[in-house]
Parts: sequence; structure tokens; C-alpha cells
Amino acid sequence: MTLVLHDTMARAKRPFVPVNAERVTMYVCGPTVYNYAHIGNARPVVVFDVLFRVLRHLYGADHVVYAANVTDVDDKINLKAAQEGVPIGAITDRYLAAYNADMAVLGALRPTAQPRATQTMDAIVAMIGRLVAAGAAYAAEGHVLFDTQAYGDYGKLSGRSLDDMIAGARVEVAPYKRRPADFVLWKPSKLGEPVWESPFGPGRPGWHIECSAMIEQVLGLPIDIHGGGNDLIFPHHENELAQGMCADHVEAYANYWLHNGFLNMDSEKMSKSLGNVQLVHDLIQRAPGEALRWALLASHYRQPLAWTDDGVTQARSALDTLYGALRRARDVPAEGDAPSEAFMEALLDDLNTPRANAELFALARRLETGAPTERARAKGELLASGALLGFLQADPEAWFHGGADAALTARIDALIARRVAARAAKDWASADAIRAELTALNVEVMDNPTGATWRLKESA
RNA sequence: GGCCUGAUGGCGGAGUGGUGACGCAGCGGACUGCAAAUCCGCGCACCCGAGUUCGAUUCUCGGUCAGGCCUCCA
Repeated sequence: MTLVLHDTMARAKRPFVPVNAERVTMYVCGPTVYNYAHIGNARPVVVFDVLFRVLRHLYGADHVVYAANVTDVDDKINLKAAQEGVPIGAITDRYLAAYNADMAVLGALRPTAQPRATQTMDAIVAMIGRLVAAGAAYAAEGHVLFDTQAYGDYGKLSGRSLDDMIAGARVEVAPYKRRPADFVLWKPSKLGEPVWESPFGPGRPGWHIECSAMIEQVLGLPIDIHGGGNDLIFPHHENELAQGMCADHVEAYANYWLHNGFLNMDSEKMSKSLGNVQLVHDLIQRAPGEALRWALLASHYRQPLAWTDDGVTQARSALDTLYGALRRARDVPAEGDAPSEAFMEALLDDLNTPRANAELFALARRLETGAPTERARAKGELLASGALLGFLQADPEAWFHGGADAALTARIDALIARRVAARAAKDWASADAIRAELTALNVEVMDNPTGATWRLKESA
């Protein structure tokens, strides 16, 4: 079985072949840390986390290098720092820590590297220098601009021609640009903003060059996979590509371009500028991170995803079913540590997580209904398959009891014990009365021949 | 204006040129003291029009609707 990935450049699925199977490289554009991340920001994080896990499974955990950058130089950061009267580092440290904590709750592994723009400044300046030397960039009025004429394939990734861009230009073109599509590599800092020294004058880098420099420094060109949201295709990735190619004269910049579809609220994209955001920070107070992760992976990563409360509820119910099977199979030994074949086949087909999830249910059914040997194998496969997607690794009891503190748990256990005794004595009236008490505590009991299990129902 | 996606049952969501996954919700049955959970079963879903075809939800063209990018944006 081979991994097949949809490559935006080819506009088709292609079998994945890394440049070096000993060191598979992936880069994904990460956050600008000036605020909490919203659930739309989390989609690529979770999607590429799945790809990261799949690659580690295929090539070995030590043979995959995954870098996700942190943009910590930015207008919005400057604004926030000015508002609070603190240095930008105070802002970026705070929100990077929150970001990493939130993404961890969603089950995302930490990338191998999280390069920060402020710590990559030398490489950025050096790269701009090489672009100027190669004649692919020019200085104008304190700015350094990339000359889009210098890269013959400019527009190939996004499927636009330079003519189209000029024809469709809606934005006023800065007077110092030779051509409308040219973009900033270095610009002067405004008064009070952070400044870095460079041969082109004091200033700060443009956004696109940060990523190119970090990729070059952390991973080396060409990289195997470059990922991000599909809104980054143009201009961000197009520009990164042009810079990388012109600065380093390499054969290729990234061999596979992957882009995830957008997450919508009320059929509009969720974005900070539209103000229709739901922060991960808030969502994880109301639902388990694993359920949010499931909701994010319930549709294929390239499809648009409508985010609704009902979607989260359905995700939670789906996990209830799976964890329920695991809980009932508590005494079944798990045999083997390999995901099922059908599951892998789905996942390797351009990360078809909906189909992979369906296979999880097939395994759960075999776990519920199979003969003992089949149950053991199904349990092993279910656990291993789940692990590859970042699911089902919690203790089933913990999943169902989630949200109950020690005191509540003790109280529930005591009621359950009394109820089990009442049932053993066929004292149905007492048993029902105790069940009513439990219901009042938002607890649902599930009797079985020898006792009972319980779950905390979703609070309204 | 230019470029580009998508449209599947009550809901979410795969997939396929011909027996229409899977999940959630619902209904019937088994099981249960009653429930819950589980198991078994059920429900005439593929935006509209034309074309290609023995046959189209799946391919082609046109249309409608929804959305994205072209500006910071996952």
C-alpha cells in the first residue's frame, strides 16, 4: 500500500515518494500569535497532524521532520503590544503558549520544530541578499521588492497568469513597485515598531520571506510536503515558491503542495476579520478535545466543513459508540499493534478520514459480536487504528466519566453500589428511586448482569 | 470584473458508469424487572436541463444556487 496525496500543483492525486526516506520533510504555515486560535485555525493543524502521524507510521518516528512556523513579527502583534504597553515578546509568548496548549487538547502532536521569525532574522536577511544579487529583487524607497518577472513560472501554483492579476487588480498599487504583482521582502519599520538591522536599511521582513527562510534553514530544499489552508495558495505560497526557486536555484521547492478546505460558520468562512469565530480555548471548555478533533476529521480535508454545535454533538456520540465497545471489551486482550488493512487503505488514499472512521465502526462491531480470537484481534486493530488518527487512547471509563470530579464520582459510586444491592434483592422500587437520584445528577446508568456502569450525560 | 471549488436521505458524510458506505437521529424487533447500552432489521437521497451510453447520482455541455481566492487571513 502506498500513500497517495493530492498535489495542488498537479491538481491531481500523486503517489508520495520522498526525496530521502530517511528524512521526510514537511512544512505547514503556522499561527500568527496575537490572539487565541479559532477552530478554523485548528483544521490544518489537525489535518496535518494526521499526515504527520501517517508519515511517522510509514517511515519511522525518527525519520520525519515536521516544521510549523510561528509568525511573531506582524502588524497586529505590534498593535496589541502598543495597546498593552508591553514588548511584542510578551504578547507572542503568551499566545504561543496558549496555542500549543489548545492544540495539544485537540490531540495534535508538537511539530518537530517551531521556528520563529524573530529567531530566523539572519537567514531572512541573507536570503533577501541572495535574491538581490541574483537580480530577482530590487530596492525602492527603503523597501526591497521581489521582481515577479524574475520567475518564469510565477502563477503556476495558483493557476493565475500575471496578466490576469493585473486585469483583476482591485488594490491600489504602491508607486514604488515596478509591477503590480511584485511583493515586499523587506520594509521600513514605522515609528515605535520593532526594527532589525540589514544591508537594505533598518526595518522588518515581509510575511512571505519568513516562511521561505525558515524552510531553507530548518528543512533544506526541496522539501517533500508543504501544507496550509487553501487561502494561502495565493499569494503566500506562490510567493514563497518564487523566492525559494530564485534565491537558491534549486530544481524544486516543495514536491507536494497540500491545501485544506475551509471551515465555515453559517456558510461563510470563519475568520477573525469577519468576527464570526469560535475559539478553541472556549470550545474545549464545553466539549472534549477528542470530540472536536473528530468533528474536524469527519469530512475529507479538502472539502469545506460547516462548523455547528450539532456536528460536535454527533462527533461525541460517535466516540461514545466506539469507547462503549472498548469499555464492554475491558477483559478482552488486545492482540497486535497494527491498524487494520481497510483502515490503512482509506487513510493512505489522500487521508480519507471519513472512510477510515467508518472502518473504526466496522472494527467496533467485530469487537462486539466476534468470536473470542476475532474480538482480540479487532481490539488490537481498533486501538492501533485509532492511535494513528489520534483517537481512542483514553481509558474508556475516563471518557464516560469525564467532567466528574472525585467527590462526585465517589457519590455516584456509592449510589450505584446501593442500587446494585437493591436490584439483587429485586427491590425494584428502591432501584428506580436511586436511578432517579442519579438522573438528577446527570448520570445515566447501564446495568449489566454483575453490576452497572455509568456515564455523565452531556450537560445542556 | 478575473481565476477556482462545491451541490448526495431528517442531519453529518464517503463513494461509484449498473446490487445506492458509514455515523448521528428516528422507527420495529431481540435482550432487560423497567431502562440504558448492545444486537438484528427498516426507511424508494445523489440541484435543474440537455447530451453520450444498453444503462448516469457517477462522464460532457449549459443553467441555478452556495462558497473561496484576487488585500492580513488556516
